[in-house]
Amino acid sequence: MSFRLLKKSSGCAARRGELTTAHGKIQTPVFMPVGTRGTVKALAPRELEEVGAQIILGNTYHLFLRPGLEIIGEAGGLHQFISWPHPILTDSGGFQVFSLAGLRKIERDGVRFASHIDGTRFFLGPRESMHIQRTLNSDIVMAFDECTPYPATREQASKSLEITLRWEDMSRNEPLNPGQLRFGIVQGSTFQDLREHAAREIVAMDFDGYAIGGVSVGEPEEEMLRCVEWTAPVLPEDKPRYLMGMGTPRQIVEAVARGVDMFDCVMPTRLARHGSAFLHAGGVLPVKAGRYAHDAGPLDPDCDCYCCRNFSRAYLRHLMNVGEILGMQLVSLHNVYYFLHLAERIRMAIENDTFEEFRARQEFAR
RNA sequence: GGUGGGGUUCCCGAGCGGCCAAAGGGGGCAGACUGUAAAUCUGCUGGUUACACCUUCGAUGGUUCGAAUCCAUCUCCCACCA
Repeated sequence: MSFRLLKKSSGCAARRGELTTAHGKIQTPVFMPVGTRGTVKALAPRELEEVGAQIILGNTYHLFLRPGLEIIGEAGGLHQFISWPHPILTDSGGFQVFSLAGLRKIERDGVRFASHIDGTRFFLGPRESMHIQRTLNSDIVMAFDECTPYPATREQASKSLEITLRWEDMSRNEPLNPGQLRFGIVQGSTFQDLREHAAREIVAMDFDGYAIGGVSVGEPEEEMLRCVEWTAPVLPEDKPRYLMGMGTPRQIVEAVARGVDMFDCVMPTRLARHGSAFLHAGGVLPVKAGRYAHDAGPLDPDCDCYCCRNFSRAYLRHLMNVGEILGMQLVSLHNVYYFLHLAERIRMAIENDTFEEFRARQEFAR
């Protein structure tokens, strides 16, 4: 059994757990920085370790296109290729079925894509995705699904879910390497009966963990949380639960309260590159704003990351303004630290059974 | 000293009689970003007592119903020749 439940919160469904993978244990709830193309953008593995990353993501679709399986295979797998000795979760490409909707055609056993890079046509389905992820040798393999677009009519959502269920069943039956964990994904859009049905079906397929997908695709926050509320209770208590693509600090806290253990989101890294820094006091700070031109204070006065300990807002604003690489690196470091530290604070709060107080903090008011 | 080219809104730069408050960049400002086609994208960027008026295209004067656009003088810059 790879997942151990260590503690349950008394006031809500929040849980503290430990997931054992081939490359180490993961303390949950956990935030997983996204490293689509084999790198968490702007951060070296050394820095990820420094800010406390336990596991990072990679993407089947992107890594398959470039550099391709041959090269990663020659390196001995993704861990060796990118020099990250800790756990890696690879997404299956299912999200690209959604995000690259204009460049693909859904068929019975998968999706025909036209590469977003050069238009080259190729086929990606559950079999292909499992094969790729096996070669990448990630610790957690995601089943191949169709991330249903929002909004969807019940009929559309139901049809999309049928495809996903079929593909997940196919995903389940493909061989993986010893030690690789395989997670199923619950779809069903914003419909309670579909979500519950999907959860039951996927659970019956007996995966090592369960993800809630098809969220953060444009729906309002309340709808997203409702999907979690419908789905989580159907999932087995002794398996990890992963809310895909989420979320804002507040959304993460709220999802933890509803029983979710794992999160990933491009938000900290993308916003950093675009010039926004998350603050412990709540909200984000627009680093490039002229009002910080003379601000000698730290980016986030309540933070003790390398960036906040050593550099002024005035300097960071300057770096971002002139487009210096270091600006994106430092703000990325800070933002990822914020998210990882947030998860750590959540874990501590659950352990001390003070999660309800933590959840009520001003920081998460909006 | 001579010849030629040129001075446009914060900057570069188009415009070369009315459709010009003036293209396009840059910069600045604001906003967006949720399993990354994203170091990206969107909007604003002369002033006001704003569906109208005022000021602006080196300076001054002129031609014209009307000028950033034509003419004269002045001024500054650049290139080449002495």
